[in-house]
Amino acid sequence: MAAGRTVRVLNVAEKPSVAKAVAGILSRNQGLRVRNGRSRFNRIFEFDYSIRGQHCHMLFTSVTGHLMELEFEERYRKWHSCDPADLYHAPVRKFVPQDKLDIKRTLEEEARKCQWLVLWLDCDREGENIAFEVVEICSAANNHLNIWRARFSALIDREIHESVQNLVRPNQLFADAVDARQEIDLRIGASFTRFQTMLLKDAFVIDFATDDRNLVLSYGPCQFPTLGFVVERYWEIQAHEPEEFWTINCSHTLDEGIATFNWMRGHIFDYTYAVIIYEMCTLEPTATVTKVKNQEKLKYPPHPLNTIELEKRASRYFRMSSEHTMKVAEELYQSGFISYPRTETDCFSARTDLHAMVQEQQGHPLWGSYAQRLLDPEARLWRSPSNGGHDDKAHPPIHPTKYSAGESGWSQDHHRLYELVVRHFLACVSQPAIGAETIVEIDIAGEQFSVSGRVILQKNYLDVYRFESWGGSMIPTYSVGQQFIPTALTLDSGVTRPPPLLSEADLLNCMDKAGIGTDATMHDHIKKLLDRCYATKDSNTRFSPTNLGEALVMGYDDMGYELWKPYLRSMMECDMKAVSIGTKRKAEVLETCLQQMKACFLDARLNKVKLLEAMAIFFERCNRPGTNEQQGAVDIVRPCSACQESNMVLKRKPDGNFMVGCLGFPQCRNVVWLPGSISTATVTNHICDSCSPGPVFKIQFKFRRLEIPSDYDVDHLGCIGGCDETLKQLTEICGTGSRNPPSTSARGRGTTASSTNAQRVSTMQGVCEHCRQTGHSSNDCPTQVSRRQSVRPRGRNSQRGGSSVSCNSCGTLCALRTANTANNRGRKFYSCQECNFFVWEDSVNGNNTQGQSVPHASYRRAANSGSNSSRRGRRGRGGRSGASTTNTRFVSATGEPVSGMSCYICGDPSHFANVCPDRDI
DNA sequence: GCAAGGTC
Repeated sequence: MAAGRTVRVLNVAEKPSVAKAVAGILSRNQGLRVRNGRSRFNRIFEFDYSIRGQHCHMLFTSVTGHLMELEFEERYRKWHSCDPADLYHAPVRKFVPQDKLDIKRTLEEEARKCQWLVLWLDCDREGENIAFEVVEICSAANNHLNIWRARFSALIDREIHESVQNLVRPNQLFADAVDARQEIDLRIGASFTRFQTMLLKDAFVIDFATDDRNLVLSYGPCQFPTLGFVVERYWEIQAHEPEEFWTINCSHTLDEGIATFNWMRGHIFDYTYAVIIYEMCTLEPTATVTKVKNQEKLKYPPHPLNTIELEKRASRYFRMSSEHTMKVAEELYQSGFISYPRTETDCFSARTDLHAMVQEQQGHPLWGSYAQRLLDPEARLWRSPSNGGHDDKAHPPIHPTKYSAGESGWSQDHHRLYELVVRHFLACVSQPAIGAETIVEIDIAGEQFSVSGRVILQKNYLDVYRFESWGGSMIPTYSVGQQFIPTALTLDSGVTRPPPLLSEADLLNCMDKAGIGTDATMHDHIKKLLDRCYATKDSNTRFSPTNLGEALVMGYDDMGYELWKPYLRSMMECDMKAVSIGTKRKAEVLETCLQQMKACFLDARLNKVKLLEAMAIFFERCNRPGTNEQQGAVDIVRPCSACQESNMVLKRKPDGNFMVGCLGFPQCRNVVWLPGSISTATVTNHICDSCSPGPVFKIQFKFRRLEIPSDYDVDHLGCIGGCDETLKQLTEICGTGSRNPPSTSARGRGTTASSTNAQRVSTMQGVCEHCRQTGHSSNDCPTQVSRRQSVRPRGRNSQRGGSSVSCNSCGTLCALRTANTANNRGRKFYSCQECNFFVWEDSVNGNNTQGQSVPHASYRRAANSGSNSSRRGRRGRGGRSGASTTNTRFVSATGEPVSGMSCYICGDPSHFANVCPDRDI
């Protein structure tokens, strides 16, 4: 760069705000002139500057993101113009869309008058690609341009001045990587979207589509994995079977407070094992303090705010959608109140003047006094912000750029978001909260329990960051070696629960971890799921798939393709990285990826029946005989007795089997699976006079002769309401047409779902699998020890004995088992899995004849009696007189009733939580 | 009518 005459330099930034900021910095606002370009958004700044001794006249303008779009050549644009498979090799072209033509003309006009072009696009791959778009336009207008790239990591004076004095050449590899990504996205997206839309749109009655012609069933490498996260969680919930567990809780009440100790074994799923340990504890209930640990705990403020955190926190704190958050943030940015809202960066540059930003906020009525304290050295509240480890090298973390106590045009959400940005920023430069934590461990009969208590000593950043709290409670003071008798020692039951539906913050988290989308596009992908009717969001910001979303994912899953998983995007991301660092060429990545995806597309098309089958589970076909209305009228079998909202209808599944399912599916999963030997089934007008709730319309069945025993008729007018013995027997003999479980994935199917389905068959009972009798289900078989054995896991440490006793409370037969624990190995006991009865065999006075009455209820009375009795040490037998109270588990051989036991759900001491009527499984 | 990525 030799000095000489003045060089005219065309500088182009990615957005108008950067053009203005950089022009301001370079010109030091001296001699800065502004004029309009052809685009009213992208003005042109002019000033003089010297680059390495070369006197320059600088023209500084901008684009607005990408200048060009990628599209198929005209002949392939119409949906029916070609086979979608052709889109993997159809010619594509880059062009400047209509709304960007003004910017293009400005660039052309200015480029003709300049000698140099300096590219100030964002320093990421997309920015580099946009840089080459600008180069293409400008070079076409002036092919003598000397082309340079400015590399900068923040809009800070020194960075910018250094950058312009150290110009480099643009990086073609970065731009190539984006070219590859664009082409792959377009070809995959367009081909699959056209394929599945044209296949399914007219084949099914997709009833929520208001205008059928506009229905597009889109596929995209970001939107589908996003949908996949939603569906996968939904399936996980559907597949969850509650499992009962047991835990021992210990509490100790003193004047100075209550300590609730947790059993350090946590949850035990083996009932017998838990009971044996509990028995040991109640026999030797003295607690000995084994450890007291006092320590200081710090709760650190969050990292500086980036886009994803802003979206997640606005969703958590205000239930704002990510899309709305970005809209409001954009408006706050445009009006100058916050910094650029699309940033990955969560660390401040060392050169940022953080104090000046805090000073701006000193006058605010809510957080102004906190800002003043922050700036006061004596308050010792200031702390350098932490580094979250992300830096996009283009934008700082989101922070306030202008003080405001609220503007007249602001909505409530503008106020909320501005407050979040300011409070978050003030929190970042604050000391962590300090707490004193105490952990106490005790030993009862060899079992360890622990409790922790916490008091906050200094709130520090929590004073300003009102969105976070730090829970904790005071506990009494203990010392090592101290002994006490617990106020309550209870054996409590609970059930495992499925995880919740994904919240918007969860979904953003999943996408972030899997690399789906960018900080600027994640909210768009989420919105797309809603717009395409693939998912819904409830008032609690939790997402459920719609029937359509679930069917699409199910269809591809059945094909064996993981197109709904994030792996495809991850693979593409790896390839892009390889292109950008030069280890792979763009052409090579394009060829390999598109070849694979085309093979996948062709295979998916061959297996389209899987998509059709999945859709048929949820939607009526369009091309069936008769009109939808007529068909729907004759299909109704009965009102659903489970949800009491929808009707149950007769359906034939794609595999030919029949079922009667609730139209409220998937909210209501009530279903009656019918024998697999049915060839035809037609709902009649005959109403069953014994089944309720009615009317229950009888179904005319025709069975396949060779698939049923010879003494049954092939024609049968049957009822699915529960009264039809013939149907029950044929169901048992022939099996049902319930869905076969796949070998992979938790989809509410598999072995889990088979039993789930069994539980859902509520309207018709088959033949008992234990005694082969009708009239009761296998779950209710009187020959079985407990009705609930199928739900509750069998004890690993016990085995069934040969004899049993029954109680005078619930009448359940209780199996004789053998304990296998260290202290009681080989000892026999009876346990009832229905009402918590437990008794050692040797305390039943040697009489273990089946049918003997054992008083379950005596435990309950013992539990109610003498709440202080356990503290008084062992004494004479208490509890119920007359009956052999020694047989009960809580009035043990010493006769000591244990106090404080009650249901942890409703507090009633007459039962345990596992049989609580209020229990919500 | 299709993707995802910029940006206003």
